Amino acid sequence: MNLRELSEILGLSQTTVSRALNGYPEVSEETRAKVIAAAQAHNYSPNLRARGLATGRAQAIGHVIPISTRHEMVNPIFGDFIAGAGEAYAARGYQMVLTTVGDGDEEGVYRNLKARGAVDGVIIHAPRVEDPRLELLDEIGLPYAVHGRVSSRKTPYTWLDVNNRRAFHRATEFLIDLGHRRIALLNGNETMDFAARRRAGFEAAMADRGLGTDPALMFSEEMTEDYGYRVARRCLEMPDRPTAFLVSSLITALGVRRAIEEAGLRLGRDVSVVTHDDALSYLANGADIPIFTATRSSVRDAGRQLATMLLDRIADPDQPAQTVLLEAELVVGRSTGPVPLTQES
Amino acid sequence: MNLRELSEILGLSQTTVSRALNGYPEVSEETRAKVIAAAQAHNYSPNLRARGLATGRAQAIGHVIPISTRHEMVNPIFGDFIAGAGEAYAARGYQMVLTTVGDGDEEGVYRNLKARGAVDGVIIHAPRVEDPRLELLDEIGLPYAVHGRVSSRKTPYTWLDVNNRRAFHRATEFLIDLGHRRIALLNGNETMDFAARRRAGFEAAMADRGLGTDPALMFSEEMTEDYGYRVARRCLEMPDRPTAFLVSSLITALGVRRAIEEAGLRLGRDVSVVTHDDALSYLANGADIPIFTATRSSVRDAGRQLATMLLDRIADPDQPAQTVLLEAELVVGRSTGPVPLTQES
DNA sequence: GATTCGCCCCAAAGCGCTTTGAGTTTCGCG
DNA sequence: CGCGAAACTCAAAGCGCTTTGGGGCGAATC
Repeated sequence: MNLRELSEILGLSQTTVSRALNGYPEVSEETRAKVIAAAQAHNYSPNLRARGLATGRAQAIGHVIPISTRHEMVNPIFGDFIAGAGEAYAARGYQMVLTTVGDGDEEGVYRNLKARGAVDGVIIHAPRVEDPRLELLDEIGLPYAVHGRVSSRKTPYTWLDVNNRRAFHRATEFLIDLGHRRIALLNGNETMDFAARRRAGFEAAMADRGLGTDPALMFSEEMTEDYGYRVARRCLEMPDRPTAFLVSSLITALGVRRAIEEAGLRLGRDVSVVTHDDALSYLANGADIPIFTATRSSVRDAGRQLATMLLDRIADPDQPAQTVLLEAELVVGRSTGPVPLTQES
Repeated sequence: MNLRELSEILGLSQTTVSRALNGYPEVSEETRAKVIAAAQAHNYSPNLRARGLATGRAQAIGHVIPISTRHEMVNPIFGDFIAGAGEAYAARGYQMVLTTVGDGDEEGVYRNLKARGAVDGVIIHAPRVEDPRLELLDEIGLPYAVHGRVSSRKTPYTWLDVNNRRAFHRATEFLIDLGHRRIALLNGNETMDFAARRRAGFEAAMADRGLGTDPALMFSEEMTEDYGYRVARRCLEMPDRPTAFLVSSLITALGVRRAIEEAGLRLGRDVSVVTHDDALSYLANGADIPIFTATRSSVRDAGRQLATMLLDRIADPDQPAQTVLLEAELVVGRSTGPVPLTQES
């Protein structure tokens, strides 16, 4: 079923049918109602490619998901983020186009997306402290919105971020207030912008209380379960072992817990753990009582909101760039407690 | 940059340029080389919509991801699956289009995808024992490939599945051989085809050894961490508690482990756990020594392979439907051991 | 040397839609 | 009853590509 056939059935011109469906005022409401009914009855929807060719718009947003070739790893927050974004797209008649890309030829992927007219804009995932992608997209003229921020960037751009610095500042204070002094930081890869900010928050909180940080207790890697296990295990074998861990991901925190329990220690009594929690749907931090004390911010909400911001930007490019800074909530669970007496310094 | 401009630069007709780029034999290799070089130099790629309109193909595959509105849950295997599929699409010049859909109006989504010509085919995720989607897609003429199987379906169709029945049969035998008799099954939602097959494998293995199954030890829910914790905790409080757990997901197994350790028991000594492991990139089952004894099958490989099968089918619809049954590997980790003496019956 | 054949290349149609610019009714008013 | 404005409707161009159906030209064949 196409427009011509539908208009023949209705005994109207293609123009009239098209206008009726697209809400133009030149069509009487009576005619419009008839057209819409017929379209539904015959399950007609305009062909996306033909419409796109005529309008010059793709009505699609691209998500380029980086897959680190070293670990063949997909960011676990990805599913929830696009679940949120998908809602926004569906509501506004946009499609979501996914492209995977290994380390390296990201530039080619973005250029190609633009050259082929595949999308009207892109969401930037996993921004780095210095990220050439923004300049690239500015240069080729492809609108974008960033999930996170790019610290090195000076000019305005559309972004939505969690206040990672404040979240980790607060989490660190929380641990210090419980008497902890030796706190290990299991951060994500610190070329990533969010991880650099989290580290800054941690260091600032320690400094604010006159405490130094120990480089031997600060780690920066991709946030797997194994990373948490491996590093925590090593830390717990230290003569002057940390009494608390500040962790960047719930999955890594699970690894930390494993190491703690394997060492015969008890989480929340012998060793405290605070983690960031992206509120992933399949990995809830406990049902009623949180397993981990955590700084929490829903990545799904972020997806929904950021997608909307990008669509707004595409609809009206002259607006100043929107920015949103979400505050993470500190939820207190059973993974934290006062520093054990035997460990007090 | 479009075809007309490029052909003007080259001093050739649009036809010749198009043919050169698309590999038609009517163009001399010398001309072709010149054209390809110019295309690269000017970063020309044919406009997807114009090309699609001319060829009648979308060069895109749809993934409709169901989001259970009850738990707002996205299947955690999803990210890895599409990472695999994405490789196959990229290699063959296809795009990946994602659509999210809540429970209920799936039918509308598929019909719309077809009516708008948005995709040339779809991957069916999370098939159920009885799944009306296959008939629907047959009716509307949209090619598909199923990740899993649909038991109720009688006629051939393209699918790729893990041999879930055999995997759980084998895992159950493994536990029985260790002396376990009371084994709890923490299955996924058994309206899902894979879960029904796993249950069948479990029951068959028990029956083969002359053991009955206890309905009080068989569970079927969405596979969250909390589910594992909650159910395992309840089981461990039973007077005649199970000595082993057979679990459908690594995430759920983490919950089971939490309950075990919270009860002051030791995993692999007091209580054994076997789980299925989808080999998710961000949730490796330990680095060298597996944490859990597991039936393992990479969902990423599945994505890569199934996407290829769908593209083959679209390229040549007259071929008989391909099917692939993957065997899961049984990896022995530290979560299993002989049944403790005190628990022997 | 004329004719045919290959090899290249070209103009133009058509994919299904939106949108411009130009009719054709219909209705109210003088 | 006639005229002009308002309210509708229409034919056709154009979006950027692929592909059909011809040519033109040099080399091979008779």
